[in-house]
Formats: sequence, C-alpha cells, structure tokens
Amino acid sequence: MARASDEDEKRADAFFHALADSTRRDILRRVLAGEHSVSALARNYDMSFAAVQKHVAVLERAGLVSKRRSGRESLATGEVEALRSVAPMLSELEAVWRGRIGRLDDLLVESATAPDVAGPTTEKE
Amino acid sequence: MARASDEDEKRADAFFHALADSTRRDILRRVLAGEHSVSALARNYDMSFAAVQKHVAVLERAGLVSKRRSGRESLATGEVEALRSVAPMLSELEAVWRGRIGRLDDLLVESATAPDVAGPTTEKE
DNA sequence: CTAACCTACAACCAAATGGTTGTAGGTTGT
DNA sequence: ACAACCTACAACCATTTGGTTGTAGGTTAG
Repeated sequence: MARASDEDEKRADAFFHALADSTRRDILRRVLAGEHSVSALARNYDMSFAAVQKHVAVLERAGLVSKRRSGRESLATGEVEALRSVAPMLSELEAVWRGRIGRLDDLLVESATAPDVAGPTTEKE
Repeated sequence: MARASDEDEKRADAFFHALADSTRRDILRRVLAGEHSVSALARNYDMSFAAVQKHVAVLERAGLVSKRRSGRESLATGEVEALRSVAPMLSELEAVWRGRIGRLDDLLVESATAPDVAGPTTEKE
C-alpha cells in the first residue's frame, strides 16, 4: 500500500477538470437539483446536443453524475457523495498550510487513509 | 444574461483548472508549507525548469500562489485564503442538491452573497 | 570582471479540449 | 408502418495545454 495515491491523483484530476468549466458546473447544478435527460439539458445551452453530451460524459467519467436509461432517453443525476469527496482534498491542502502535516512525503499516504482532517475550527489568529 | 457572476465563473474556471493537475497540486502543497524558489521547486520534478515555471504561473493566475522577489530568486507562497474560497463553491452545489436553492437562476447571486450554507445537521435519511 | 545562477519569455511541437456535423440505432406516438 | 425523437459515437477542426529548447537579463560569488 505504498502509493495508493496514484489512483487518487487521477481521480482528483478528473474531479477538478470536470469542475473547471462553467457549462459543466451549470449542468451539475441542474442534475443535482433533479434528474434531467441529456436533450433536456442541451436545450439550455447555445451549443449542439453532441457538445452537451460530451460535457455530461466528462462529468460522468469523474463520477459526479450517473445516468439511468428510461425508454429512449437517459436521465442524468448528480452524485452528491462524489461531490463531497472533493472537500477533503482541499482540507488536506489547508492542513499542510496549518503545518499539521510536516513531512511532504507522508501526506500522500495521509490523504489516502485519513479522509477527515478534523476541525471545522478554522479560526486563524 | 450576464449576471454578476461572470467574473466569478472565470475565477472558478481558473481555480479548478489550476487544481486539475497533480504536479500543480504537489507544488501547491509545498508552497503552502513554506516559501520556495521556483528553481528549488523545479528540482523535485522530472521536467524542465520552464515547465515548472509555467505550472507556478498557472497557480499564480488562479491566485493560489503569490511570488515575492528576493535577490535573484523569486519565492512562491501558497495563498490559503484563495484556497478557502473554493470550498463555498462546492457547498453551493451541495446546497442545490439539498434543495435549499429552488431557483437555478438565483443561485449564482446566492453564491456571491452567502458563503456559508450552515446546517451541521447534514443527516439525510 | 567573470562565471555561475535564477528567472522570464519566446518559439516550437504533440496531444488534449471543446466545439462542429454526420451517421446510425433504439423508442415512442399516430 | 412511419415519422419524430433521443441517444451514441465517429470524424473533423481550431484552440489550448503541457512539454521542450533557446535566448536574454538581472544577481550573487570568487
């Protein structure tokens, strides 16, 4: 279990990349609020159906949305658990800043085994 | 359209894009732990100095690191406040899922004015 | 002064992104 | 059956990204 983080790093890449586009974030908002078919989503944007389809695919690859087939349309839903798994990554970075993780070489292992860095007590000075 | 969030959207793009690369995340960890010169950072990676320089530039454009000139070297520091500003974006999305924001058109304004979504009682079912 | 060092930036290149159109197959309604 | 609709995917294109090398200028050490 030396470097279990190789997978995690790729997952982080996918997460942040998926979120790094305003159209995708907007799609994510909509499917988090409720199920939507791809074509229904596509009607909201000034681009082709295929383009929106690709954006949904990016979100799906990142695990942020899942699709369910219902007849001729596929309904996309936002995966809030996946979304929640992003926050610990940021918390880990904050923990580094806070000095709670001294050894930089260890923190990769830390991030894999300790999803919680404790402390919403984010008061600083 | 062109809500007040046009700026925010671009900033979010920059944030998430900057974080969507494992080398950049690693650089960010190091500069969050303490100041490092660009060349000192570069020695840690199997790529050219210029490549690392570009990565630092991406982080800098996103506001996640700042540089200070000290003699012939420029020292990079992680900006933890900028890092913290990412979390509310995720919270906003979670709030959408929670159903706390009904109108999708309004949430952009919400995200600008309400950084905190409160609610420690996040128990669902 | 000179050499070594650190940074900045331009030019270039392969690969990935984000968009398009087109084609094909499954589903629904009349 | 047939038309309309939804989806999936391939092919293609312009732009961006992530890397390289090279060049030039400022800074420190000898």
